[in-house]
Amino acid sequence: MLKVRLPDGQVVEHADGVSALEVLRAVSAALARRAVAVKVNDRVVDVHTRLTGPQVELRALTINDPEGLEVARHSCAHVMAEALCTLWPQTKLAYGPPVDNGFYYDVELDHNLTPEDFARIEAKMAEIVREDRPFRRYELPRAEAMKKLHAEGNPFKIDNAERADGDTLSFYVTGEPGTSHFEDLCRGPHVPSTKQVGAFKVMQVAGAYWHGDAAQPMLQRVYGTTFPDKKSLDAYLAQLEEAKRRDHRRIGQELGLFTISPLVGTGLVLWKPKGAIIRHILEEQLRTELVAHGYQVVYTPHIGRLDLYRTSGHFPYYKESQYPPLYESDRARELNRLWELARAARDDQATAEELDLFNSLAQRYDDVRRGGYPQDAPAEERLRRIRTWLEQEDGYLLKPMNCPHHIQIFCSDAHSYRDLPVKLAEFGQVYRYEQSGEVGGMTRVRGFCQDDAHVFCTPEQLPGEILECVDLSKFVLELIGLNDYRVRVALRDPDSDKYIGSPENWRLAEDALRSTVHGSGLKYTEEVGEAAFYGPKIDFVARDCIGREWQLGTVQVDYNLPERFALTYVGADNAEHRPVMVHRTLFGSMERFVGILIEHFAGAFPLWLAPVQVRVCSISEKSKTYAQRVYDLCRAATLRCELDNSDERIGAKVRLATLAKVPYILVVGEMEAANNTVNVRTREGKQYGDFTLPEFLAASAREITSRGQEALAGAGQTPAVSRG
RNA sequence: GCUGCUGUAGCUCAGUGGUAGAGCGCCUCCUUGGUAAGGAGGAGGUCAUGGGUUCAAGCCCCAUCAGCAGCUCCA
Repeated sequence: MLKVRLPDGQVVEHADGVSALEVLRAVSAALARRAVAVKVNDRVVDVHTRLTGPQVELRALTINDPEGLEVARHSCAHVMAEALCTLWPQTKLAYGPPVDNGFYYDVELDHNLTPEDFARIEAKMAEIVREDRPFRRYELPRAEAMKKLHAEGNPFKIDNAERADGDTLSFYVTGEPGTSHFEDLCRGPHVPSTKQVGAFKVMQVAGAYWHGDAAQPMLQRVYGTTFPDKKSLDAYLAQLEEAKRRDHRRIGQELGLFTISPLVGTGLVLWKPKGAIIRHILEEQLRTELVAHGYQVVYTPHIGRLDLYRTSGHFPYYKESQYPPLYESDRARELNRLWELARAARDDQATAEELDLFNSLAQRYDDVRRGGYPQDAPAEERLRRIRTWLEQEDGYLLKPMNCPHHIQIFCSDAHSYRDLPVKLAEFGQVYRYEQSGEVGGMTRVRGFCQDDAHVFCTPEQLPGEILECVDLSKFVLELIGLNDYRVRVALRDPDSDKYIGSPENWRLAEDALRSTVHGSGLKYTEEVGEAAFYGPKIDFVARDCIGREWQLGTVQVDYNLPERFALTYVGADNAEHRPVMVHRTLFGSMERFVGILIEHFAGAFPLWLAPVQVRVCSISEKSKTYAQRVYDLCRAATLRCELDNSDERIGAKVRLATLAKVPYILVVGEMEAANNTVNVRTREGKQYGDFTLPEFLAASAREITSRGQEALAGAGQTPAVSRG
């Protein structure tokens, strides 16, 4: 006999080999009907799975359980695959898993699928669902299965099978085996019947590499989703609409916050006045906070000599994602080429290409000829000589990071341990040549301004400095009300060679970060292999008001650049010591941060951040003069104010101000002019009634300085009355 | 970078080989009004760019540039 333990603790007895479905039927016919899969001892399997052993734990999964939904999504992918194969018989299926929020199926198909095809695909899927066909699993010994797959000739499925574990391979038939119904190599599990795949929708189609490998052929990835019922599908679609409605590219265009001109360049943001003011306010807030924490503000240029980045390691390590260097001369260009060749060689023997280039240069330049290029010299020596020649003429790089410049500021003075920590902050513009497919809007750009800072401190000061950075990050997140955030600790992958510096330094840095984060009480996760090439880091990940996560600031510990640049300070023992650096940004980049804020607030910025805080709307020509006076006084009180003295009617003016998401609309007519008041309406449509102008100015000033803690509505006022 | 889709007025978008369109915005005039659209008129376009096919191209083909989605990458 088999003992089956159910989730409520009940234990039922059945014959060994009974199917999970039969057990469920004995418990509840309704539950058995609703089950899309079962969980047997923590493993999700088909409801037809036969149970063996002295005792098993069994739980039915319905489509409302997250794991059941995942099974339904996987099954729905099969239904979609069948639909595709029916509509386009030449379709070759590759891989179709469930994913967050849905599923996809990668297919090879000479017809390019477009959204116009979706309705047909969905109609065919609906047909398959209506047929209420069973998902039937059968298994074949590996050799036999491989023979069958080779006979069918789908290279993707053969590949999948070769990657699968186990002595047998499983197939799922949608319908009866042996009939012409759809069949697919698949690990499962699946729902019992095609009618149980939920409320589905084909969402989009895009290219995807086989195995995510750019060298592999590009397939068509058809995305779909399915939910337990129509209502939750609609809710999901509404959420997507909401995200689209908040898209910062759309809102940025509508509200005139920023623009991108192809003539200036892809990924290069032009901040229009209304976007720039938001950034300006954020920068001011942070600068004040930084100074209070002992930071010193610096400015550095947008470019630096290549040799600076050779020392830092940024060049040519990230050459692929940098704008090409600006060479001072052809000589510099060629010497840099030689340097790159020698660097790539990393050998005691110069390559033939290297020697050819050297000889060519030696013929033209005396110092190069005199310097010579011993072909059996170690690469280090060859590199050193080339850098000597490059001292005359070199190239410049648009700076990809601010740290080398800040290091040069640190280096320009001798430092005692009494001076440390030195904390240099800059809103520093950097440039990275991101792949064209990665660029878009403000959040993914090629030129951006980091709210960057570098802390130079003693090893003993490190934990305290990390903690301060973490506190500043909290300040920034809470400043704009992103109160739901977590921390990601990014560590080195010990098996990778992309990192510079000694394992000992890495251990020190990783320990310092981990213990600080642990001690801070923040929620955090550790991720191996996500560190920067010079050190481990912690990233702040915030959740916006519709639940999306965004990576913002980062704090990175660095023992390596101080070594590369031979940074020192004099200790209490009068000996030279090496400082530790902390790189940190809080907003991340101003572009990205403001982009995220646009989406978070859906363009309706709180009063203290709103590009336009107030719009004065005159009722008629008779009140134009008074409106102008109100506008002037608002401006004089430093409110960001607009005046609508057009010939439109008040309804149209209110509508336009509302669409422009101006927080306060001041309606002024003859009555207000007579009483020296303004009639206040919000962009949400609330009418706050009449305020004297000084009352309104004082209340809005309080709202601004308190950043919304003291909102205007709290002030005493008369309720809205209709007049006419 | 790769694959696909898209590119028409300042913005959003119609326009399936035969005279370049709408709404919003803008300008002018009329209207003088009370909290989400008053009325009329007008200006504004080498249909992204460059080639090609055709008697004829916004439309078909090729290339380039740009945008979008996904993949890949990301100090």
